Amino acid sequence: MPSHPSSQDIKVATDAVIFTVRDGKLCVLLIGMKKEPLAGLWAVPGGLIGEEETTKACATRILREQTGIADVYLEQLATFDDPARDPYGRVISVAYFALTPSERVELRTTEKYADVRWWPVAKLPKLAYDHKGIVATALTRLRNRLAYTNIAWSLLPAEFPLSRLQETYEAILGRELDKRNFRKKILETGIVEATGRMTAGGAHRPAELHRFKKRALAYVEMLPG
Amino acid sequence: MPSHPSSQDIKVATDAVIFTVRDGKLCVLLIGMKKEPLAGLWAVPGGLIGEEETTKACATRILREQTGIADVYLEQLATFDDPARDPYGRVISVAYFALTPSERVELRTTEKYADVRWWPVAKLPKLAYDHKGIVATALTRLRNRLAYTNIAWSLLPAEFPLSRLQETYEAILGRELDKRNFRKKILETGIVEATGRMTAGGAHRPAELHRFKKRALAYVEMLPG
DNA sequence: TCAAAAGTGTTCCTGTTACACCCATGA
DNA sequence: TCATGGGTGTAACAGGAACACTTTTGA
Repeated sequence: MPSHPSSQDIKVATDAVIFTVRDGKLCVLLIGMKKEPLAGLWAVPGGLIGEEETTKACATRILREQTGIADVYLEQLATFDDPARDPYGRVISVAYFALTPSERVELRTTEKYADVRWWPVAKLPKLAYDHKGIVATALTRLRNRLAYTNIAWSLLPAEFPLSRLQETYEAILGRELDKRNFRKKILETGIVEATGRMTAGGAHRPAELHRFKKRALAYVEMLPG
Repeated sequence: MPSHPSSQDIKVATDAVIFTVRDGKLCVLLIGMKKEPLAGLWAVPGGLIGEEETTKACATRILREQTGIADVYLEQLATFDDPARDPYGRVISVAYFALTPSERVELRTTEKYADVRWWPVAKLPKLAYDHKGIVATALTRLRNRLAYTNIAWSLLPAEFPLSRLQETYEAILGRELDKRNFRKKILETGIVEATGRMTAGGAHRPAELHRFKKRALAYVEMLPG
């Protein structure tokens, strides 16, 4: 970065695309806009970074402030910098990609916004700014991460039946998987292990609960079929 | 990006990590610093973006101005934002990742810098700023792209013998590949085709020249072994 | 006893790996 | 005629895909 000429009047923001799987559907969290001219539109949580704040810290803060969500998996996604992307002026946005289990989440927002809710990615409302493209980029990243890593841990509670894990894969990949092949493959990779405990309730045979051995990102080839 | 509070004094730059393969070695282009306190260190080409300039346009401009290189493959890599990464103040850098055939390149720089040259990635000099991490990130990206896409087209001239393509893969992956398996796999994927023309010169049998069918990024599974 | 989800193996097929020799040319 | 890189096929193996029935529970 050798040259340091001139001045700039460019602002830096972050936007955080957070996904979960609820009722077998992949969902993304959106905030309902209240103020004109955006009222009626929805947007991913986001805002300007602080003078001494990293973009990642900013994404964490903004998720907490605008949605009540904390302690999620978070990674940098991409930077969006079309000079016309924000009507208020030149704002470049470092977008983040986040995942959370659907259990843990109690949503709340501030009076600045009209609403917060989970939207199935298959039926999104009209989005503000360039957020349609940001969400699409995040979705591609999620599908790739799922195929090459153990990232599903961040979408599941500490213990879960294997059917829940398969449901998660199916929701994200958008296709059905063979139960026997899926279980064989997942157990072969060794990313999960049985806990010995069982699910209770439900008019059917109980399922053995499993856990991820490591709840941190690890690269493992496992495109299940 | 709902909230627009406060003011910021943050500058935005781009850095461009450009690779080529020369003499069977993967190399990265670095600029020799002239001014104190960085004199003697090397850095990836970079600089502040213009008020109405996209980061991609900026990366293109900077490569041309600081190294004389134009018309290269260019994609966004990641954004580096450690508040302490630049001693002059808060500068966040949107890093780009670029590739070029080694043939096409005549290097030249301006009097602001001491030198420009290709460095083998195996033996890099001491780098300024956080550029060591930026180059490492770019290298990982390159290896992944090579495995999942036809990106090698951007490192080769219009026509080339298959041995040159194999050499390119070997330089990037850092391991030797089996000649018969490599040729079979590459030809099966259909990303290259024979031109009918032959190499001339060299005290050995001439090689048939091939070309990439599409000189644009396409996703193709092809980790050759 | 019925409905609903859990759990379990084998066969076939495809794709990956390992491996050695002849060919065409210029010096 | 020799040195150099170009060019080719097959056999063994591993991993992926397809596929159906029994088990356990609560209602």
